[in-house]
Amino acid sequence: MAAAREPRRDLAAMLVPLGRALTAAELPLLAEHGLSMWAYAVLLRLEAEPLRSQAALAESIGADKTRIIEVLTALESRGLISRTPDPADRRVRLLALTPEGSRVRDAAQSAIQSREDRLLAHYLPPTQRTPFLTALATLSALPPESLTDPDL
Amino acid sequence: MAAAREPRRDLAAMLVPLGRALTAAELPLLAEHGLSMWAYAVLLRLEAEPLRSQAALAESIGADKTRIIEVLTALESRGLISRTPDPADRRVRLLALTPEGSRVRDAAQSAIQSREDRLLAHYLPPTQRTPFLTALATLSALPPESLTDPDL
DNA sequence: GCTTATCGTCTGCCCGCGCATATCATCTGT
DNA sequence: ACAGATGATATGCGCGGGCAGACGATAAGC
Repeated sequence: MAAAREPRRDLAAMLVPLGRALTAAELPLLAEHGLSMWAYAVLLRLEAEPLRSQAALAESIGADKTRIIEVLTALESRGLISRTPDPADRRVRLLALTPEGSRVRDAAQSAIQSREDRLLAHYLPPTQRTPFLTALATLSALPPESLTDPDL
Repeated sequence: MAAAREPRRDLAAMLVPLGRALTAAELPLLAEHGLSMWAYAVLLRLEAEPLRSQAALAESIGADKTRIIEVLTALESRGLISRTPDPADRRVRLLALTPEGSRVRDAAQSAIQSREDRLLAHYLPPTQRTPFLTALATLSALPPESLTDPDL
């Protein structure tokens, strides 16, 4: 038997439902800005500095590149992103956030994070909030292969 | 503009991919014990003391009651759970973990949590681990409606 | 005894996701 | 100049999850 440890629930058993609930809480806030979750993920990922290639964008946000096409088309048509052929290789698209896109992204994120701040303030003591967020930021920044490494 | 806050990512944006990666990391460990994720969720939820009704079980683990039937049938046929009509109301099934079910559940959970302990030890400083787990336990214990409360 | 409701089981449907394939335009290497 | 590869786009398919409805057995209330 492994060394005794304090009884606790599995990390995934705690993280998955929590993530799902917080995602559900985001949806109405995003809807207020006319955004789907995928659209919001795109806005979070892009910046004024152009990102090279839709395939790279899809990969970095965990989306299917064939499914992201219409999300980008809708965002572009609303003027929230720009999508231009790379002069160096006209197969490739350069993607960038527009000022309007920054504004919408910031407004949505502000609403979401204000709500999250109130949630954390309501349910966690101050001494736990910063370590919790720091640890969560650390773990979520790890590449997935570090997290699923079988030799860990 | 809301009061300035330290820049951070949205909670869901950190929690969802982390939960997904840790779920993926669990799958091979569960497979070693012949368990699917739903089967494991059932074993985690049940105990020697019978739980009254399959519908209640399904609801408490977030499963579709019509989909859980075959999971229970497979677990019962392996002798990991018992499933008996309630003498007080023979429509209802009483569900309980068997000693063998406890053993398999404990072995799987031990493998999972040992791995999680190593992950946390590897990537988080000691001062962050306990507050992180405590906060996570607190938040994940909240009913979903507290987390999605629009008036928060 | 009859009506209504509930539990468990089975089946169907829809949707989103993941993956695959095909096509066109474009690029690279020979 | 040509063959092969790549990026973007469109489409199809299978699977899992969520939900609904139907059915048989059982229970509760009148």
